[in-house]
Amino acid sequence: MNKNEIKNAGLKVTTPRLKILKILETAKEGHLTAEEVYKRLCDHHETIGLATVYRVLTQFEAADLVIRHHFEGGHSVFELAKETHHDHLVCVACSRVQEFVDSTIEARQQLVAQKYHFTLTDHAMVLYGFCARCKKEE
Amino acid sequence: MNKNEIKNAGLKVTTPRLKILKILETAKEGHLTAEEVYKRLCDHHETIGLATVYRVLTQFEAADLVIRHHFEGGHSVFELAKETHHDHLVCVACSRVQEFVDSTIEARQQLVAQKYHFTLTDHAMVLYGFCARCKKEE
DNA sequence: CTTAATGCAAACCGTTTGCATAGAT
DNA sequence: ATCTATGCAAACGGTTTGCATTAAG
Repeated sequence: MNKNEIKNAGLKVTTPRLKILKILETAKEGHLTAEEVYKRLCDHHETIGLATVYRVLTQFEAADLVIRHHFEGGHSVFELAKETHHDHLVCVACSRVQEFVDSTIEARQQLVAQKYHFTLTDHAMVLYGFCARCKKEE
Repeated sequence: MNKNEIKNAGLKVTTPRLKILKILETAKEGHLTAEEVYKRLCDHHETIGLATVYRVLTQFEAADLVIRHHFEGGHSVFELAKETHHDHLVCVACSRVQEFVDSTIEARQQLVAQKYHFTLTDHAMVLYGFCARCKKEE
């Protein structure tokens, strides 16, 4: 339950944190910017400041409840930390995000890291291009 | 020769553009932020505004003379466009950048794109971790 | 009651832009 | 002479922070 996730993170259970968690859970796109989270809160008639949204998302990130991605174009996107790791395809036209997993790529990354004596902590694998829909419209 | 590269890009051959190109060529690290380029120009006693550095780097990027990468942490880095494509390993402690190429990963990316009907225009593949030196110091 | 969390506005930082001046062709 | 490029300072957009107020434990 959400309350426990927040408690386990060592944070007090407050309305803003609960609402933000719910927004992320119910976002079918999965990936939202802080601004988008903020707008949805407004839509739901919640009065939560943008600063709080950033603060809470950052805390959730620190608690591994949320993952923050820095896609090209300056804005970060946040998604609920799911069980399974995955990477992203991003449409350069409509910004649609498609998740994918490729175990071959994952394995290769480890090999590359070993080759250069790096100990991986994280990686960013983002493919940019036109999605099927936007390709047509070109 | 540098003058021709600039001319071929449809740009006038000016001191700032020549100097910035030289800075990038002589940067052994290869990857510099706009700020770093600016500082080096100052070191060489050139009076070139930071705005010009950004403008020129952006023009060079448009002309495919330079590649801009958006690593995590908000700042972009620029590198001279080399013949060969490559990806990056970045040390999360010292920011050292190691280039690498893995044809298996490259091939797999195309497969993934096909699977989701994307036409790739670009990709970001950055591995983050501790380099050998920083790992020791932990 | 004590301490952490919020809202607001102001600060920040990297980057871009408007405008008058300087420079390239 | 014409038109692009530069420098400066001001604007910008996303994100963070200081501080007084409010709410959680």
